[in-house]
Amino acid sequence: MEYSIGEFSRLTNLGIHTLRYYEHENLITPKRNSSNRRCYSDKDLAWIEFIKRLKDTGMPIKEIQRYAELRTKGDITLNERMEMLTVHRESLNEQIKVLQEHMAKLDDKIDFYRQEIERTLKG
Amino acid sequence: MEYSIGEFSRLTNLGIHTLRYYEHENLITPKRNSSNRRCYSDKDLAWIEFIKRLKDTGMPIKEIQRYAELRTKGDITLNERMEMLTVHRESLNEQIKVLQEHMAKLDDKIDFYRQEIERTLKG
DNA sequence: ATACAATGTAGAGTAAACTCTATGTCAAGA
DNA sequence: TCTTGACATAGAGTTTACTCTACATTGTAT
Repeated sequence: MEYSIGEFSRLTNLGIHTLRYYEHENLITPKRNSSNRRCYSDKDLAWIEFIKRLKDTGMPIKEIQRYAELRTKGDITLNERMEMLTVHRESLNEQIKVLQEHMAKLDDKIDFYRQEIERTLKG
Repeated sequence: MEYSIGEFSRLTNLGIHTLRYYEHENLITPKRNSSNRRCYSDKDLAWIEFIKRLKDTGMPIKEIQRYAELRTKGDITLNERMEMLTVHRESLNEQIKVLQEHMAKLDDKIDFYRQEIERTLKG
């Protein structure tokens, strides 16, 4: 299947402007038809979903750019790409750990509030 | 203990400019000495650590501002503050869940790379 | 044939959260 | 007394990641 930018925007939940911006930043390079309109493929769809995943886990555009660049170079960059993902995996692991710690502290705080509120009701 | 802005900056790992910015945004209001210099207290320290926690868990400055505003109003706002924290707790829980899903997918991808690399080495 | 909706490019504008600059004050040491 | 160095304010500048505007083309329905 091929999709116009409008269709692709709906499929990916990314605005048309954002898609063009991503292309400008060389994250994705859809084919063009005879009238210069963008033709996104299912491969583009899978790729953009992966881009979203990297973004949602805190990878900056610049780094995704680097990954995309490697991707266009084909199999010779497999090692380097895996290395990037492995490093990113570690950061993600750390992020989760930190958030869990924050969660524990937040729970403490909420408990404290619960007690305070009870106290002020009684007092 | 009381701290100058320079000392407080070192203690909190926040830049002097950032501390002044936070004050400008009414997140924190340190006392001033006779020469108008800021005097941060240990209470300010605990408070700024909590601000950092809220920030690190994705709460925008605007919302922290709101929380800070309630805090200055004292005990009558305890309920409202606890409500904010409870809502935020939910968002944090969701964040962790999403990151864990991303982690699983990322692991799949890394596994795939491992296989691909092995394949290209053999072929 | 014509209207109009979707698409194209280039470049300006926005929002959040800092970060830095210019300029001035003030206390303490040489 | 003079000179630093830390601090003060006001306001400009930066970065990231969009988001929007202006204006030109193109494809499709009437």
